[in-house]
Amino acid sequence: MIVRFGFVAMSVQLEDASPSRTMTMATFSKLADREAALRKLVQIAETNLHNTLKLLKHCRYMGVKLYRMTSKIIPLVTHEQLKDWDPYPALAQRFADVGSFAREHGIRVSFHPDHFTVLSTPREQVYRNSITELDYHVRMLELMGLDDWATCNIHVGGSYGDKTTSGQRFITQFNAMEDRIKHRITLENDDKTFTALETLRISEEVGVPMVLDIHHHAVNPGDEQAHELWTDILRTWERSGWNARNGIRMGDPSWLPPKIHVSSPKSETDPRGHADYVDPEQLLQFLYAIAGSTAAIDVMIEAKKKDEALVKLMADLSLAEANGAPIRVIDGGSIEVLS
DNA sequence: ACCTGTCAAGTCTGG
DNA sequence: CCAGACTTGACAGGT
Repeated sequence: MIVRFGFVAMSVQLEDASPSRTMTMATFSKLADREAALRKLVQIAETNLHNTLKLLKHCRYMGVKLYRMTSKIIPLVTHEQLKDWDPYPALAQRFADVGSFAREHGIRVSFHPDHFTVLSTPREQVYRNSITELDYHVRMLELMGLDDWATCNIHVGGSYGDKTTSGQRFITQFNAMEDRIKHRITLENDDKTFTALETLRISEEVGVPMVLDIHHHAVNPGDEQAHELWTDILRTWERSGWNARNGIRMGDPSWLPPKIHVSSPKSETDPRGHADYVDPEQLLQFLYAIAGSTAAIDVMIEAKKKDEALVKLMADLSLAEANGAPIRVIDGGSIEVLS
C-alpha cells in the first residue's frame, strides 16, 4: 500500500510565503476610496496566489503530493458588503497558473471551508451563507482548471439538540445544492458532534466520499474502532465521488485514493487540540490494520508545525524502517506499507 | 522590532 | 437571553 503524506495551508520553513494575508472589514471600511480599497484586496489575493504557487513548488521539492490550500486566498470576497465585487477575472490567470502546476506535478490539492459552513443549520441565512462560501471555494477550483478530484472537505455541522433531525436536514439541504458543488464535497467526522459512524451513514446517503479523521474519532468515538468502519468508508470512495462518476476502479492509474486526517492530541488537559508533531506509532498501527484493503491512501498531517511535522514524521518513519518496521520510505512525501 | 487585542462569519454552554 | 469559549493566523495599533 502506497501512503502519501501532505500538510495544511502554510509552511513554517519558507519565509515570506503566507498564502493567507488579509484585510479586515474594519480597515476596508476606513478607506475613503472604495475603488482603491478593492484594488488593494486584489493585490493581497495576487500575493496569496503567488505564495500558494510557491508552496506547491516547495511540495514538489520535498516530494509531497498532497496539499490543502487555505480558504483565505481572496480576503472578504464572501462578505455581505462586497456582494457587487467580482475579483475573479483579474485573478483568473494566477488561479490557472496554480492549477496547472498542481496538475503537472501530480499534487492533490483540496480546500477545507471554515466551520461556519454548516449545511445542517436550521437558520435560512446561515444555510445561504454556507452555499456562498462553498460556491467561492468551488469557483477557485474551477478557475484553477481542476476537475472534481480536487475537493472541498466539510463537516456535517451542529446538532441543535437533536442529531437525527439535524442529520436529516443536512441531507435535504445538501441535496438542494447545485451538482457542481455537490460533486466537490467530501465529509469528515468531527471532534464533538457527528461521529465517524454517523458521518459515514450520511456520506452514504448523499453519495459523497468520507474523510476519516483518526484523531477526531479518538476524542469522539461512538462505539466502533476506526478500522472496523474502514471497509464501509473505503466503499464511499469507490461508489461515489470522482472515482464512481468516471468509472475508475481501484488499481487504475487515475484512481483517487481515500484520504484520512491525522493529528496527535496537544496534551492531556487539551486532548482535542493539535500537537506540534504527529505520533508515528499510532499512525502506523492504523495503516497496518487497513494495509490489505486499498492499493493507496493519502494522509493529511494536521499538526501545528505544518510542513516541519511532515519532515519529522518522514524522519521517524525512516528510523522505524531501519528498526525493522514493515515499511519502505520512498521519498520525502511517501512510503510503502509492506504486507 | 516586538507585543497585545481584535477580527465577518457558527454553535454550544453556563450564568 | 446574552456573554464567553472554542480556534487560528494575521492584521492593526500600540510601545
